[in-house]
Amino acid sequence: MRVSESSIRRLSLYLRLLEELSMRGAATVSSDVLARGVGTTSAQVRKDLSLFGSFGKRGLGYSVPALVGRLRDILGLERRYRVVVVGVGKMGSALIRYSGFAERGFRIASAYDVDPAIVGRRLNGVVVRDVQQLAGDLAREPADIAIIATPAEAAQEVAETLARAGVKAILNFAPVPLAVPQDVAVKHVNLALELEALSYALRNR
Amino acid sequence: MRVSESSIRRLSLYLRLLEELSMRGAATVSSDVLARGVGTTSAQVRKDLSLFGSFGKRGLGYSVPALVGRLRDILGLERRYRVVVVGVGKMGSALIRYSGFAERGFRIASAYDVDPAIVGRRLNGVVVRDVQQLAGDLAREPADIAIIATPAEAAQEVAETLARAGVKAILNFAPVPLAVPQDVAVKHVNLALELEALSYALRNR
DNA sequence: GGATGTGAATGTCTTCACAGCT
DNA sequence: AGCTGTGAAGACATTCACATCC
Repeated sequence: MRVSESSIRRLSLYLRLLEELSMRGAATVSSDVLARGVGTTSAQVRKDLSLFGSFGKRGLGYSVPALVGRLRDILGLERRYRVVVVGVGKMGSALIRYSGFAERGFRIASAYDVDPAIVGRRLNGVVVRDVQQLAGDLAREPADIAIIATPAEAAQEVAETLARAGVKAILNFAPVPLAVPQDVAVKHVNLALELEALSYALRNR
Repeated sequence: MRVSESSIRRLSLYLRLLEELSMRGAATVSSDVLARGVGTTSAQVRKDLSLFGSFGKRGLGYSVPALVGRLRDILGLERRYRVVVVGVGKMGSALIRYSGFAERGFRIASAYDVDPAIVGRRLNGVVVRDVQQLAGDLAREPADIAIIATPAEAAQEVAETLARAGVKAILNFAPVPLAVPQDVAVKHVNLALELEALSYALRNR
């Protein structure tokens, strides 16, 4: 079954809200409360959830703990992920220092760069290695997810190295599309682009 | 005229590619080349551009320098923006250290936090001030854009302070929807969510 | 000949509205 | 009575395909 990107993103938002509700001791929750909490409509919430089954009880709502479990399962968050970062420039080092990912089960295992001035540095407990070692390291210790934070020119080549080494998921901060095999998932993040979208919005009001 | 979010995002991608082509001395470019460069179709490129006028010449393509100018104008990038960051935790400090925004005309003018241990620190030339001073500072020196990187609980209150102080654009890194007046534009970024979308993708292949 | 600009067709996502459980 | 689950309708975005112009 094909599930849209936007539905997946909302599931992730529902989950975070549900975990909060759970900590506060809520036993059940309605689609309407979930909707308000993440900024959508109750119909949308029900559609999203019904893609994966009937988790609610009519007249009652959804069991908070049950839904938390179900969503963690659907999203694949019951496990931990090994993440490698390639490119330790401005964005890469910011991401490594950020470390907020660890709380959600995404552990940055190692980092790579080409620049000899950066290789060998330690950030947030992660030692930066030479990108030449990337393929060899991955052969020994596979990674689940790679974050590409190189300049635009280098991104495609890095992506190919990663794909050959068996990495199946890439989060790309470089502002270029990546050509990768069908079975590799790629998501793009481009913070400058978000600011430019705000710039556009400012012009038009 | 109503232009979709995704069109705007693509315009931003076209622009970056065009700037690169421009540096390489390209005089004209076809919708097909633009499409390949950003990972879409030529029909999509033409639709996006035609929303704002007829910039191309049939049989020839688009003038690179002219289109750069047009897009910078459409996106509102001919000017510089004063940006304030509220919340200097993991994400906030990463963003301030990142400094890649400056290259695109977005200058981080100041930063704010509640934590006395953080207030007074200097990151990347930006001194962190007490969030109590936020409203007063904005009254003296207005900001165009605010980045909220506080914990989820604090985000809404900060957004209200910002809106009252006349800020019309917010980039929100907190994983909660923000209720703001109609005339304030809000964009959300949630990096954990991107990783969770990859986690989902990994499960389903 | 070659590439744009754009109606029409198609595809996708969201909202409506209500039957059906609890 | 209350709230879910879901077909149907509607809104929105993308793709097609071709007339149009350089």
